Amino acid sequence: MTDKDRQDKQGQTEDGIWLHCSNSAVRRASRHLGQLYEDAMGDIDLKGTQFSLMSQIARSNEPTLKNLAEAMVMDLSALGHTLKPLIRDGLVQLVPDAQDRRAKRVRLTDMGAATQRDLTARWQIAQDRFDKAFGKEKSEELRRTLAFISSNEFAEAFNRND
Amino acid sequence: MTDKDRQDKQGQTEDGIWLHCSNSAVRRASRHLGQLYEDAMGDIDLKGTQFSLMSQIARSNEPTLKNLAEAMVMDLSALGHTLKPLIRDGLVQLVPDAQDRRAKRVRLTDMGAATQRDLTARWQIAQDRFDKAFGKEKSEELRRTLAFISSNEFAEAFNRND
DNA sequence: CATATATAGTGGCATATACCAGTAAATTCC
DNA sequence: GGAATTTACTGGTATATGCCACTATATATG
Repeated sequence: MTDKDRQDKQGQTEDGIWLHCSNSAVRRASRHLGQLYEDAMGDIDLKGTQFSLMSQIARSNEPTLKNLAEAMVMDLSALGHTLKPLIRDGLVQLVPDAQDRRAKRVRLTDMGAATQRDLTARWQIAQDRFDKAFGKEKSEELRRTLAFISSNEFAEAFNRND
Repeated sequence: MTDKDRQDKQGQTEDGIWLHCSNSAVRRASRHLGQLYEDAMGDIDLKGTQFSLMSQIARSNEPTLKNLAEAMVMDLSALGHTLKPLIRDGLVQLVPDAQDRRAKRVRLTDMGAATQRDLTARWQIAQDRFDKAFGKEKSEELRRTLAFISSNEFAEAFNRND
C-alpha cells in the first residue's frame, strides 16, 4: 500500500501536512478551537477574537495601540482594523495619550467593560470544558508552551543560525 | 502591588489572557508562527496558508472540496474563498467529479505541483529551525497534540457534558 | 415515481490579519 | 536649533475564515 493509497473512505490521507508542519498544525488547531469556543459560549454578539481582545484590554492599564499589539503578537495595523467594529459598536474607545501625542490608549467603555464581565462567565464554561477534555495540568502546560512559542525569546532562537 | 500595577515599562501586563484562555493562546501562537515561517521561507509569492493548502492537496488524491475542508478543519465556503487566488493564478484547478455531479475535486496544475515542490525545500528550512529552537521530540509531540485538539474525538470530549 | 430531505458548492457579507505607503509627532545628531 | 531618523498610527489592498442563504444534485421515503 503506497502512501497515496492509504486513504479513508472520504479520500482523505491519514497523514496530513499538519503532522509535519508546526505552522499548519497550530493554524488548524486555532480554527477548531475557534469553532468549539464560539459554540460553547452560545449566542453572543462578539467573536472569540473580539472577546479575547476586550479581555486583554480589561487586564491592561490603558495600553497604547502599540503596547496592545505587541502583547497580542499582532500587527499594529491589524489591531487597528480589528478594533474598528468594537469602536463602532461603542465597546472600546481610543484616547490620545497626554504625554506622547502620537500615541493612542485603548480603553473599554462602561458598556464594553460590562459586556466583557458578563461574557466572562460564558467563556469560563468553554475554558472549563477544554480543561476537562484535555486535562487541567496539560492545559496549563500547553498555554505556557504556546506563550513561549509566541515570545521574542523563541523568535530569537528560531532566527539564530547556529 | 496589585495585579493592575504589575506591568512592565511598556504598560503591558505580564499576565495575559493567553495564559488563561487556550483559544487565545493558540491564535496568538499561530500569528507568531505565521510571521516566523513566512520570514524564514524568504521572498515567495505564496502565503504560508496557501503553501500548506497546496501541500495538503499534493498529499491527497484529488480530494473533493468537502474532503479537503474536513481534513484542514476548515469551513467549506472558507476553503472555496481561499482557493480562489490559487485558481486565478493557475496553481490549482477544480474538476467536476465523474460520479457525483455536485462534487468538485481539487488538484494542483502542473505549475502548481512544480511550485509546491520548489517551495518545499524552503519550508523545510523553516521547519528545521522550529525543530531546532523547540526541540525535535517536543516538536513532534506538539504537532500530535494539536492534531488531537483538531480532531472530532476532541470535539466530542469537549462537548460531552458529564 | 414523486416528493421530502440531505449533501456539495457558490456568492454575499463580516470579521481577522498582514504588508505597504503615507502622515504626524518625537527623538537624535550634527 | 534645525535636519535626519525613528516611532505611532491610518488607510488601502489582499488574503484568511466563518455564517447564511441559495442552487443543484443525490438519496430516501411513501
